[in-house]
Amino acid sequence: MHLVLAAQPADAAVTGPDPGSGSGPVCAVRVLDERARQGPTPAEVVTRDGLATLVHEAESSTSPPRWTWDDTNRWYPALLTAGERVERCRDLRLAHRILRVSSLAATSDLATSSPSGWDALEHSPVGGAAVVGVLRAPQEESLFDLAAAPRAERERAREKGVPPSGAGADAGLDPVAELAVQEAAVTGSTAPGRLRLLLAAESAGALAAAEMHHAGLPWRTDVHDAVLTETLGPRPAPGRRPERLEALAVRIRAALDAPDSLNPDSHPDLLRAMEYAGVGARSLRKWELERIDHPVVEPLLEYKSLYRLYTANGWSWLDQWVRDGRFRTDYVVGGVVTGRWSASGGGALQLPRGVRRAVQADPGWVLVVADAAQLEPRVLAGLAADETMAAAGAGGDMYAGIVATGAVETREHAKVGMLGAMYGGTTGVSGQVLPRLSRAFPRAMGLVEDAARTGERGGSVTTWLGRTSPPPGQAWDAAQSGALGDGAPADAASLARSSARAWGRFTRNFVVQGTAAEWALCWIAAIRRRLWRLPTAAQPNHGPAPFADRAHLVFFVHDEVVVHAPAALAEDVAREVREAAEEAGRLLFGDFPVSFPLTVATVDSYADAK
DNA sequence: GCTTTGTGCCAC
DNA sequence: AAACGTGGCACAAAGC
Repeated sequence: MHLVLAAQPADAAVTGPDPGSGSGPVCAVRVLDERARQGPTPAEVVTRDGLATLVHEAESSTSPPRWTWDDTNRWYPALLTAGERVERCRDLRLAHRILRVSSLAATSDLATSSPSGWDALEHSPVGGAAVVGVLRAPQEESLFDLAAAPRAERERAREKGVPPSGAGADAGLDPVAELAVQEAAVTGSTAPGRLRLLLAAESAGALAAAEMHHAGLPWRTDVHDAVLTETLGPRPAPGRRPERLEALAVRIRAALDAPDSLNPDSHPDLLRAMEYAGVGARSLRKWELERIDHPVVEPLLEYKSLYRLYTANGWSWLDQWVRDGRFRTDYVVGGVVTGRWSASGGGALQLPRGVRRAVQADPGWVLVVADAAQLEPRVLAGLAADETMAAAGAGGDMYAGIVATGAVETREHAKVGMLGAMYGGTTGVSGQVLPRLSRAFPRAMGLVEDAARTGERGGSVTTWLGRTSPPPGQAWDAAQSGALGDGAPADAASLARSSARAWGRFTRNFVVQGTAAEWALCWIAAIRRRLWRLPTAAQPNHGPAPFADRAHLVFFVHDEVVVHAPAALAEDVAREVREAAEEAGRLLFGDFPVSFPLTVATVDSYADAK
């Protein structure tokens, strides 16, 4: 059953539970059956409190509904704040985005109709205003290019809480009608089961993302501060360098015989000084400096490393991002073209190893950290139905398994070769072992090669569940046509060739990275459902309801999760997370014998995992 | 003064 | 100036 939520104007009459409490009307709730058909029940108009009550009742039933709404971030954060958790939903915005371009539903009304308000909806951060992008006039090119509205303009609008172009956040958007259009697109697609799974997984991801933001990642400010003080020295006064950095700056100047005025933060100045000193570096990149034998290299590399910690994850980072012992970022579901998530705020998906020490479980609780071992090559094996490659992964370490087949001699070669195959690497060891991998695993290697050829022609590729890659942009088209004709510049042909190959590397990687993201979505969907069924904790953690006494997800990075769990439940959580991985594998690949083993660690601090 | 671009490093 | 995919982010310099 779908319960469809639609925002209501303030003057609508309230008919739902608790009509006397809360503020004005919030939404109309309509009941639809599984096939999105509306029954005889009229819409119920409820207040904010009424909605929480209604959700509570519906979620307590034996078969909770699928909440269907325009945007999870518009509805769910307030429900979580009210202590309510929902089992499943359909995020119409995210689903629309997938269906609009999926090659599996290319003939649907949804895909063939002109862009609507649903195409203009953008990610809205938790607590932020709903944001509508600018739809360009139909006669212009690139109808779907919502990024056409300059990013800065959209961000200004977002900060002010004002949707750009005067569009009401949901002007004319009818979720009941949209759901019907989506269901028709799925049902009439060439793979309804896969698309339905993808939409469910994407929507479950939206729930998990909102929940992780709500709960936050447990963060010990005191531990982080200790790490910083130990590495950089005491927190400096504003405008001053930490003392370790200052000391290194002195050593850098001495090694270069440079004046005290040399500022190591200025690349041009530093490069000039290095040139005078005859260091022989053309850039300040770490990999280049590491190859150079000169007294400045050691203090300079050290300086760069500490400077990075100081600027990216130093005291100001702590001030800005950690509140009440929790780090909260804005997860952007589907924020990456491939379907991976991105995150905005605090560099959440790039937490350096060094500061993970500060991620610590609350007293009486633990962190269960799990990551999928060699996820992408395993996904490729499933995607290509390559039984030989799948068998190589049966033992737990797929790279060791590849060595055991005799295809390559060392684990390192297997790893670099596979990564090269999936990224399009051609040089070094990666290029060397590729022919042998192709001979050993023709199906898997053939799949990525085909994906690359398609991209080189400017074509689109589609993941296992149906997410389709975008077409190359105008610049790409221009590069290709630029190489034609007699008057073409001499380097036009090479530009055309290199951009064609670059797009081939993108599509080559898209199918693997995108399908891995789908596996991961299914994994977290299963994890959150399973965790909710575990017993509650005797001792609550320091976070908010509804997760204060429940094991819950607190972090997710592509192929890795962190669960904050009552210590007594650690084993149960580890088991559920492993079973969820098996479940995800079956959901995607059915009986095909590809396995998805995990590395699981129960720790007090994130730094102790792995 | 502001915004944009270039550089470089972190994560998977 | 990276080879080889996807991102976020901070800072200095350049551009307006």
